[in-house]
Amino acid sequence: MPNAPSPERNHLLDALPSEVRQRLFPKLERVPFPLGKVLYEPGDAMRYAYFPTDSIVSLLYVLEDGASAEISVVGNEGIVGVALFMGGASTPSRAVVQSAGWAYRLAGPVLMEEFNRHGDLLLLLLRYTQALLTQMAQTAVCNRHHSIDQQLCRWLLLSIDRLDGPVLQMTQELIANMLGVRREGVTEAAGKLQKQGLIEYSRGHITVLDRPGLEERCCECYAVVKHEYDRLLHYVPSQRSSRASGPA
Amino acid sequence: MPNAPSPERNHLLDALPSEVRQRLFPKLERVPFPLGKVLYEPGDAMRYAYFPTDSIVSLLYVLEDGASAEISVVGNEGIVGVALFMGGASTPSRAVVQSAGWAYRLAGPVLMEEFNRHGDLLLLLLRYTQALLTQMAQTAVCNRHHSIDQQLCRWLLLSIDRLDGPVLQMTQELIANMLGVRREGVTEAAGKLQKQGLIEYSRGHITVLDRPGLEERCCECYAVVKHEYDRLLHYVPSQRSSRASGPA
DNA sequence: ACGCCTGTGTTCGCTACCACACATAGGCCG
DNA sequence: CGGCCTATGTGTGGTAGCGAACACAGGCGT
Repeated sequence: MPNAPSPERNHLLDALPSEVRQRLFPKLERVPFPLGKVLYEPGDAMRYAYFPTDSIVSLLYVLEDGASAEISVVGNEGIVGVALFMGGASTPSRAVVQSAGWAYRLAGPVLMEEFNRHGDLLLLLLRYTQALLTQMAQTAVCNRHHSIDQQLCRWLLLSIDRLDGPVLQMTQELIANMLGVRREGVTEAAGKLQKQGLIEYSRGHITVLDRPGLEERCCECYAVVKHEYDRLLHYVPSQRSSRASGPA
Repeated sequence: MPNAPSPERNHLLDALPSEVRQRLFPKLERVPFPLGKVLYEPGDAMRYAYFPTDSIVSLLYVLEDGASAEISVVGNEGIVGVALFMGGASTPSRAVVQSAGWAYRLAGPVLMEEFNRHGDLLLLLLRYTQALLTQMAQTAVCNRHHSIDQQLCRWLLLSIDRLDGPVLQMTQELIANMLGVRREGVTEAAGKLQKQGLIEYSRGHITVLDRPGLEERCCECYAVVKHEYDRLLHYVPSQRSSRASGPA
């Protein structure tokens, strides 16, 4: 990501013209996101939208029998709660904090008020939602055709893209839940990657040592998603105060 | 679907207030959708949006190695080309006619003109897009966890929901492409269903004989998607006070 | 220091699905 | 009517991932 890492920033908010940002800023609350926190359950009417800064949120679908799969992942590039402005107010999936950190919280009605001005925020959020669509689509294809090894690479890359450093606090068990596979499968895949010196892990901490190496071992799905995010939301880092140039 | 079957109707268009519909109607072109027609390729800038009436369109993702998987399916309940108004103009997937028929075509700029009025069309299309999101998410989960048998049931149900009758013109080979599995797998699954009297098929024609039976054998994914479509786009058949109903 | 819980490594048999190969059968067209 | 193409049926072996069981090891609390 060509953006300067900063634990207090969210790219969507950053991409707004300063006029809009200044209108929203007083309404934003900075809230902690502890690991495992559930932001909403299937069918819950959303009351807030969340803009993660240094945290990661998984949109997770849990089947009747308890099996689960990650539908998409949201970090400092996005917003949790698109159903608010898409008009549905809820979704059949669950949003859960996958990597602890912080986020900005915005009350639903406040978001809608700005959204209903039909200005830059609307355009930005719709483009973001299209990127989210792409991520979901690619997840579906990846689930169908690619090995656990490849999916693990994709997952690691998507995750560290949304963090400041190459370190994840994450057990293999949790990764297995996200990928919708067995923990043992993740152990095996992760073992291979470690043996090859691409990553290093121990008891809930994973460090990516060789990012290009991961990309090589990965299926095309990661690159497709990344390109689409870049295309739709090309991060112009903090061009604040210079008005509506850029993606708006 | 509580809507009267009609080969000339599209539910999205029907759901618009007559004022909007009358504005759009002169701009709509009725176009044929022959089986296999490609509406757009990955990365193509979309020039038209399409509202299928009695046809079905698959959003298909084709991997580098040629393997494919259906991401979602659009029939008379929806629109092909959401990227037009979402702001991306293109997607990484391909849209291909899966069941021959007809559709209404609307030039992109005309759609955008109405969309930019920020009225009923915008609200409707966003809600539809959220339903599409749900379908994609569910496809991802289904691909991860459910058997070919179950997925075939889901696929058949989603397809006949979008047609007037219980008959599909569709070979097992094509279904395999949609589901992203081998043709032989579909043969076996379809054979089971036929033995149980749920469907009947021969050389490219499939007839659903026992819809409730299919729903029973199906995974939960179908019901989740259907409920979400109903919730978001509850088809109030031409509620607009007996005006000129339908887009025609 | 001890025990305990959590996270990871490893094994076994099993099933669903795959890859490939080939057999049959319906229907269209000459 | 005969040939051919397309659609479907079947079989054989291989593999990825599953389910369950269990062994080990690091770190934490008391």
